[in-house]
Amino acid sequence: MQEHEHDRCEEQCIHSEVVESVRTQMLGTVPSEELAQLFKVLGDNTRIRILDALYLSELCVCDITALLGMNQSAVSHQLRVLRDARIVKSRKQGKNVLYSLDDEHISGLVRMGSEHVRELKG
Amino acid sequence: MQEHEHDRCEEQCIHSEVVESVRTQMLGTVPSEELAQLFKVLGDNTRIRILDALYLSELCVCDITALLGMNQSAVSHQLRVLRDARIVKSRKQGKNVLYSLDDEHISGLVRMGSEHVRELKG
DNA sequence: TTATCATATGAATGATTGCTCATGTATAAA
DNA sequence: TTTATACATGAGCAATCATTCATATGATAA
Repeated sequence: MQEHEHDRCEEQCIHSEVVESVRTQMLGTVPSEELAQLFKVLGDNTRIRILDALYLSELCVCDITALLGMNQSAVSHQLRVLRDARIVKSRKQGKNVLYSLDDEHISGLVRMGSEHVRELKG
Repeated sequence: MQEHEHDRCEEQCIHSEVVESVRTQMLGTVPSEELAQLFKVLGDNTRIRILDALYLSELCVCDITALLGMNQSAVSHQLRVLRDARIVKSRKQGKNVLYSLDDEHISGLVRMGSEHVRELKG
């Protein structure tokens, strides 16, 4: 069971074979950061509620505001975060701006996350 | 197109029918918060890298520490967050503590998130 | 044009969070 | 028992973030 093949004095217990094997297969820095960023955007209750609503119907800002019972500025700020992450898209219609989900992966993620949450309870 | 059916002086533009329909179908407060909490835990690059590594193999803390090139305390703190969220589980083996993913939904979420990230590029 | 409505945005603030440092605990070897 | 190793954890700090307030933009109606 010859361990400790590293001369570097960083760590001592390292199980070299497994570690090296895992290292070669791990995500690169950029994909990993992008993935974390995506989940970070999904990781806020206000934004989840917005996505949940948009999953059911395209909606204008004031409707979302009414649904969440929050002030309009807070909603607009969060919509901006979702837009920047390309999770939602918007289109103008008269004085209103209508928002909707940008692609089907997002609803898939929300659905799959819900399943996980449900399983933890049951 | 009779709008403005609310007497409440909160908002003015509300499209009542859609809003009421969406309201009845939205997630409850608790599931919504739990879902956001799950994504919040996934929304950090260090934790994503840990999960990515554990998806490939069960690993002890010092191996994860070596893989990420971070100090052991930081890794332990993040493992605690993942454990509390029941995303990873641990078992003792001698002096080591071996960590692994707690269920298959998590790897599904990571895989689905990766797809979304890939699509944004292509 | 002027007034009004729907939305966006910058600045300020309080809360949350990730990391480091120091230390504690538990296991195993000497 | 003593010593070393693997991991956990509390406190402190700097950075990030969600919300509010005030204001700006842009479109419609009068």
